[in-house]
Amino acid sequence: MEFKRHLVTAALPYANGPVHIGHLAGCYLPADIYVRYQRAQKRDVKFICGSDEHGVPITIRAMREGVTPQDVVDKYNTIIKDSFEGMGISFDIYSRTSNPTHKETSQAFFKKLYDDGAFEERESEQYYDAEKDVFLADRYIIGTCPNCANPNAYGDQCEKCGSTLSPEQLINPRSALSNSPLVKKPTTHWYFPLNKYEDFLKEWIVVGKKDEWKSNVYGQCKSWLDSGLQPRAMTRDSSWGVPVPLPGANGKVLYVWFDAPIGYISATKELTNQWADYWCQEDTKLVHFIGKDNIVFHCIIFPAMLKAHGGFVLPENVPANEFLNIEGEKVSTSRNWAVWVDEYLKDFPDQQDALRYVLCANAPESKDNDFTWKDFQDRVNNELSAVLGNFENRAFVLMHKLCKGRVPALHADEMNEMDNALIADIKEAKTKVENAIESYKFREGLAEVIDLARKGNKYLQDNAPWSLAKTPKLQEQNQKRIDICMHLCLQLTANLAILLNPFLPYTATKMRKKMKVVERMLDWENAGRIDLLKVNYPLLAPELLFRKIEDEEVAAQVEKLRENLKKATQQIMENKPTTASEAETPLAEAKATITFDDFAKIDLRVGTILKAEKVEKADKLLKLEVDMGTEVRTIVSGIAMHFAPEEIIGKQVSVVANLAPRKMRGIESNGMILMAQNADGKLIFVSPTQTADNGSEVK
RNA sequence: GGCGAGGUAGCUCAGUUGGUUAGAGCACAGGAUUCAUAACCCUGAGGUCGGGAGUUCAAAUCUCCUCCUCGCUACCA
Repeated sequence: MEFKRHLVTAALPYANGPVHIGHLAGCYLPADIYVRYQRAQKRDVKFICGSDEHGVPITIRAMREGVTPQDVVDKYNTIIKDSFEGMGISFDIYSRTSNPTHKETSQAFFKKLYDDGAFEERESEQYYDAEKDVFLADRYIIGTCPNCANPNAYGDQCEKCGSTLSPEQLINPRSALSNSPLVKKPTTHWYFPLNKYEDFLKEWIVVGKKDEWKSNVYGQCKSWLDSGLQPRAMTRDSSWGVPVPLPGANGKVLYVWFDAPIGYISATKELTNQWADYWCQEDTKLVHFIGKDNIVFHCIIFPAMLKAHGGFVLPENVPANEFLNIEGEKVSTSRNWAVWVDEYLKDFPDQQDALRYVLCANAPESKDNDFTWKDFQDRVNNELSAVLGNFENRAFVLMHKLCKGRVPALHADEMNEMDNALIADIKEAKTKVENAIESYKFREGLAEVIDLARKGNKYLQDNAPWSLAKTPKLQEQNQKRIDICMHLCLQLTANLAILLNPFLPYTATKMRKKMKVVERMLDWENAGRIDLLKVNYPLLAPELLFRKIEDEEVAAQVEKLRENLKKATQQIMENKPTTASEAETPLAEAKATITFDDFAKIDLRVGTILKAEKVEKADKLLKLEVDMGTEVRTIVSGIAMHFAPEEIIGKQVSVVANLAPRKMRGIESNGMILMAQNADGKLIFVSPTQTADNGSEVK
C-alpha cells in the first residue's frame, strides 16, 4: 500500500523517574532516526510522545516524598522532556496524560466501548482501607513477604527478593495509606474481554505479520495468543487517574494501560486539528517504537481496544528493541545502576551525537546488549572521530591547502576509474542506508554511513593529492587531478551530511554550516548527487567535528556508577533493614504489639525431614516428608533453589504445625518450615542446636 | 515446569531459499604514509559457527536431544 502519512509513536515514559540511556537506545533514538529520515524524505509524518502520569507507583512515590502525585509528575515530566530535547529527540509534540484533552479523549473512548456493550461488569472482593475509605490497588497494600520475610513487600511484588505476589499472599496485609489493617469488601470493575478478540488478533498478527515484524516481537505475540487471552480489568479503585465516566463510579479510574496508549491519540489531537486523518485513514502508516517490556500492550491489548472501538488504523509495525545492560549488569533504577540522560548531558556538554552514535551502533535490536564506557570511548575515538571526523577534516584541510579554500572544478576529461567508483559508492550508499532505515535496521544504516566515510579515506589515500603537490611545479602540473580529487571529497562530505542527518543531526548541521549551504540541502533526495557544492564556492575553515574521549572521563563515569550503586544500596539498607543487627529493633517492636494469646496460637514443633523430592513443574518447590513424632507430614516448601533434596534428608527443623493446609501444584502442604534468610538471600534452617525429640514444642 | 528470543573470531555483530577456503568493524601484530584528531591506508594472525546425534553428495543454515543467557508465565505460606 502507498502510505500518504506516517504516524510514529514512542512509548510514553513513566513520570516517576528520569530517563536513562537504555530508554534512549531501545525506543526514542530509533524512533527519532526513523522520523528524521521520513522528514528528510519530505513525507507527512507526526512524531508523538508524552509522559504517562497515572498509576499507583506515582502515588506511592508521592506518599514517600510527602508531596502530591501532581508534584511528582510535574517534576519528572520536566526532567524527561529536557533530557529528550537535550539529546535532539525531535517529537512534534511531547504531551502528558494529566492534560484535559487526554481526560476527555480517554473517557470518550471508554464510554464508547461501554455503550457498545464491549465490557463485562464484574464484582469481586478487594482489600479496603476503612480508615481512608478507599479500595486499595495491589501496590497500596503492604505486608510481610511470604518468601523473604521482608516486612515492606507490596501487594504485587516484593522489591527485596523480586518475587511476584498477589495481595492474598502477604502476611498481615496493611494499608500503605493509613498503616491500618485491611478488610475485604465487594467492588465493581469493568473487564475487557480480550478472549473475544483472539481470532481477530491471530489473523492480524500470526497470519498477517509473520514476515514483517521482528522475530522477538512476533514470537512474543504468538506466545501470548497461543496460551489464550483472559478478560482484563480496565478500571481500578484509585483517586489518581482518569475518572471512570459512569454514574456511580466514584473513586474509580481507568487502568493506566487502558489510558496510556490512548495518550498517543490525545497528544495527536493537541498537535493538530487534522488528528483524525492520522488515526482513522487507512493510508496512514502507524508505527509504535517501544521496548520489549511493552510488547503485549502495544501488540495485543491496544489493537484489540482500537478494534473494539472501530474506526482506527492499527499499527503497521511495532519494532520493539531488547534491553541495554550497563557494564555487564541489568539496569536497576532502585539500585541506581543506570546512566541517566540528564547527567550525561551535564558531564558531556555538546556531545549528544557521540552518545547517539554509540547507542545506535550498539542498539539492542535483536538481543540484549551491553553498554560499557570503554566501548563508548572506543567507538567514539576509533570509529566516529578516526573514520568520519578525520575524513571530513582531511577534506577541508586539503581543500584549503591545495585549492585556495574554494570548491575546485571537476574536470571531466581527466576523470579516471577511481573517481567513477567513488561516485558509484556514493549513490549506492544512499540506497543502502535507505533500505536499512525503512526496515528498522538502524545500526546497519549507520554502519553504511561510516563505511562510506571509510571509502572516502581510502580514495584520498589512493589519490594522495598531497604527493601531487609536493613542489609548486608538481602542483601546477597536477592541479587538474588535485581538483577532481578534492571536488569529489567535498561532494562526498556533503553526502555524508545528508546520510548522517537522521542519526547525528548535530553533526550534520555543523557540517552544513561549514559548507555554507542551506538546510534544504539535507533533503534526502539530494543524497547521491555530486553537484551539491558549487564550483568556486568558498567554504569555512576546518574545525574538528568530534573530540576524543579521554581515559580519565571513562574512569570517572565508571566510578560514578559504582558510587551511585553504593549509595543506593545503603539507602535501601536504611529503609528496609535486611541484616540481622538492623532487624533487631523492629523485631522487638513487633513483639510488643502482639499479645501472648496471639503467639500462643502458633503451634511450633520440631520435626525431622525423612524424604525430600522436587515437585514436578515447579522450580522452587520441594515436597518434604517430615517426622513430627506422632505422625509423618507432607510439607511443600519453596526452597528448591537453595537446597538439593538429598542434602537436607535427616535434617531437624522447626515447623509451624497448625498452619491451615494448602494445595500447591496439586500437593497438599500441612505446615511450614521456618527459615532464616540472609541479606544476600541465602536460606538457613532454623534448627535445634542439639537433637530434640521429634514433635517437641518450640516456645 | 510451559512459552518466546538469543548462543558465530578477545569484544560488538552480519550470514538471504542448506553449496566452493564462514564475513565486517573494533581490539591485536607487522608494513606503508604524513594531508589529517599518533589519525588514515595495506597486510596478517585469530573461529571444531554452545554441545551431541541425525537427514543430505553437501549443514552455521533442516530434524531431534541437551547445556547456557535474557524475557514472559506458573509455582513460593
